[in-house]
Amino acid sequence: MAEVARLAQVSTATVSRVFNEPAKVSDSIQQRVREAAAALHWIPNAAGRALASRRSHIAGAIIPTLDNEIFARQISGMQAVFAENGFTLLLGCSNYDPAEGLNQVQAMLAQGIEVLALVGENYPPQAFDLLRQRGIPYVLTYGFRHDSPHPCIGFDNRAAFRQIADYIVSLGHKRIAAIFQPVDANDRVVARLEGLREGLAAGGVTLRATDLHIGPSSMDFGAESLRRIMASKTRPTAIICGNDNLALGAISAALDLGFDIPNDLSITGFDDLAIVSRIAPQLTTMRVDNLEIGRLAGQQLVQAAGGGVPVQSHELRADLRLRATTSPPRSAAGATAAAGDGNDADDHKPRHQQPRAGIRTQRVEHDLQEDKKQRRAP
Amino acid sequence: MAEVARLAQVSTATVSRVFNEPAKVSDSIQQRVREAAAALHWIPNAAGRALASRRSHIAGAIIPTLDNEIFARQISGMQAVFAENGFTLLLGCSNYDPAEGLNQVQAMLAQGIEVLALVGENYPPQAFDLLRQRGIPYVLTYGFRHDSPHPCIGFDNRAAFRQIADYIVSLGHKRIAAIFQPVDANDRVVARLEGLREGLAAGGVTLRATDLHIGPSSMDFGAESLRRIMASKTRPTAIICGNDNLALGAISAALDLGFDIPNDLSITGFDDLAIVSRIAPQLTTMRVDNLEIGRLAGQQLVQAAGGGVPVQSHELRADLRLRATTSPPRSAAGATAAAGDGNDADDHKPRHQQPRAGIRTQRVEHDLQEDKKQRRAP
DNA sequence: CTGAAAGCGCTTACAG
DNA sequence: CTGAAAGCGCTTACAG
Repeated sequence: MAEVARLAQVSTATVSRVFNEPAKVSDSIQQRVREAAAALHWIPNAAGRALASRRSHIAGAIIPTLDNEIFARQISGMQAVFAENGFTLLLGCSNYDPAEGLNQVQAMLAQGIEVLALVGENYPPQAFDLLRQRGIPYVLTYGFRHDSPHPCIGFDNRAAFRQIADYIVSLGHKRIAAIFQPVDANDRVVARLEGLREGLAAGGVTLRATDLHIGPSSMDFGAESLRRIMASKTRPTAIICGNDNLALGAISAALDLGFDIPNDLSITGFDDLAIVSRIAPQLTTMRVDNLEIGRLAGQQLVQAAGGGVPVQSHELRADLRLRATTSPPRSAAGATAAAGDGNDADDHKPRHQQPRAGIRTQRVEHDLQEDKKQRRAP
Repeated sequence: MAEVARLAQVSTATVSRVFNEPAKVSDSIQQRVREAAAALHWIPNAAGRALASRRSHIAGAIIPTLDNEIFARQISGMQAVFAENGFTLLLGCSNYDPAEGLNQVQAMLAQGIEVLALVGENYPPQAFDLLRQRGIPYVLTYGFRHDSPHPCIGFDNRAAFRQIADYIVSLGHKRIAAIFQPVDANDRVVARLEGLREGLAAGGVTLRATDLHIGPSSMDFGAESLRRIMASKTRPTAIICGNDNLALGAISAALDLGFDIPNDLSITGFDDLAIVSRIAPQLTTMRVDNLEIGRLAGQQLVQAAGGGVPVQSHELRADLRLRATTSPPRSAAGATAAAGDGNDADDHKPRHQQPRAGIRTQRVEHDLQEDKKQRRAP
């Protein structure tokens, strides 16, 4: 910077102003300085700048994992907003581990982040203490609770699953099972289960302990759980899954066993992953605009940076997308296996002619929004 | 820091040493300093540290987009390695725009990144000039070329598609079409097309201009292209797609039209996305270990940081995964439509009884590696 | 509109 | 093993 100043025959103060408060510098000098900077390929040093101005222009974001379309999308939206506003994004992954999350928070604080976005509430209290202590604006994304002590931008997981439960109950299902991802250190999943139980209870349905399967959020666990569920004496007529991955696995296993979806069995997911509306049977699920969550979080944080407006919570809607995997149970009474011999766990013979059934993508009328913007890859 | 020093009754130099060169400080003083730091919730300020030490401990990574499983995975691997080594990750997306890529490079340079990972070569030369000028170690990821002027960690796109072409030709296909993503500002796609043409030429097959469809990397474009291709007078018996997304679209459209895959038509993809081995017909495609690319890049850069070892190139293999969407053409002569009336673009009647066919996921023997580590979401 | 100078929070020779 | 002090590259009152 000193060299630039020398070349342009001005002081370093003037060089600084040209790039930070150009209105305060005359045009002729501005030009001279810009030319000098260009000639020397000078790029201001952020460390010096941060130290002097007490502003780092660094924003932090911590998510559980990038191996998930929904979080990647949030980051995508956030990154765009930050980039537009001169912020760079420091990214951290907690891998669903609160302790690792705290580490990331500390590392980011040390790096001088001005603001921070975090997915969910599952961090040690110390993490939030540190943020408050330093006056770092932060926002929790993805989940939203009216009674949250933190500003949050997302949707109400509990209400969303209450809605799914209400819908399934309204269809006439009496016997319902669930396949969920792990609940530990995951406030969102806990809320989903609460909403689910609440909705079922309101409809006079109980979720029995043996009908709730909890495990890895993979298609394989979804499939395995479905096989176990359908091998029981009294089969459910509907299965509510904690997310789309689990639902995809469950569907494929169900079709494999020869069940007719949705007539024999209704299945729901959550997330509306890109693939699920392009596969037959198209999955009934809920959609959350994660790109928008990321954008809103970014905007709020940019505004809050440097002591601006405080961060405001925003509640987004989760939209139920009714598609082809749900319907009323076959008989009004509920076509449970109990109506049959009921004791035959091997009653898995295909009911259709297909030698091997499974989920199938279809050319169907689906929401085309995703394809409007030209996607390119890789 | 001054307060910590005062509380511990030492100089700031000693406080600094406790955290950076603990071996040089006596145990008793170390303890005093650590206690004081803890009591004051002190976290060293990275800007001051970076300014004084000339080391920022910030690593940069620029990818085209996070909306893609493969890049997200690379970042995931890289982030883990960086975190283990005390580096924080600054993430940028170029959206496949070289100019935006240069912006990101400049912003990151200003932030003081010590090292940088970039996907591909499509950046203005100035970007690389800046990096060399400042002696910032960098590495290109994903693509690999033996004759690249830059260190790179990835696979040979050209060789990979040469392999696909060779395989398809070896099956006996004579008439082959292709559906690809845009080639502009994408060296990897260019290389793929070269490899494809090379392989076809070696097998005496020409890729005619009308048989090459280039457009958005979406399922929809894949489907649309397939319909166009199969409406032509002389239909191909095989279609090579630039990636899995396009292939998924093509398959769904083909099944929809009643074609039997692979007997009527072989289709290949690239990427081995999580879903494609769980869908029927399972896609023949190629797999690249993107997590490993990210990890290797991270390791190389960590070692190169602060004037360590220079970054070394690494070539990874792309593995052909032969699955259910490829086979020899139905007849030895190649069952092109030319053998039929040939002039009927409406010859799209379903040949099977399925009212609506499509891709289907299946419970099948597939590579379970992905599921070994418990995945959790959301 | 411009400049001289203090200072942001650390690290690091240098001296002891 | 420890400390005094210079300095990293900027910004920002303050003065003119």
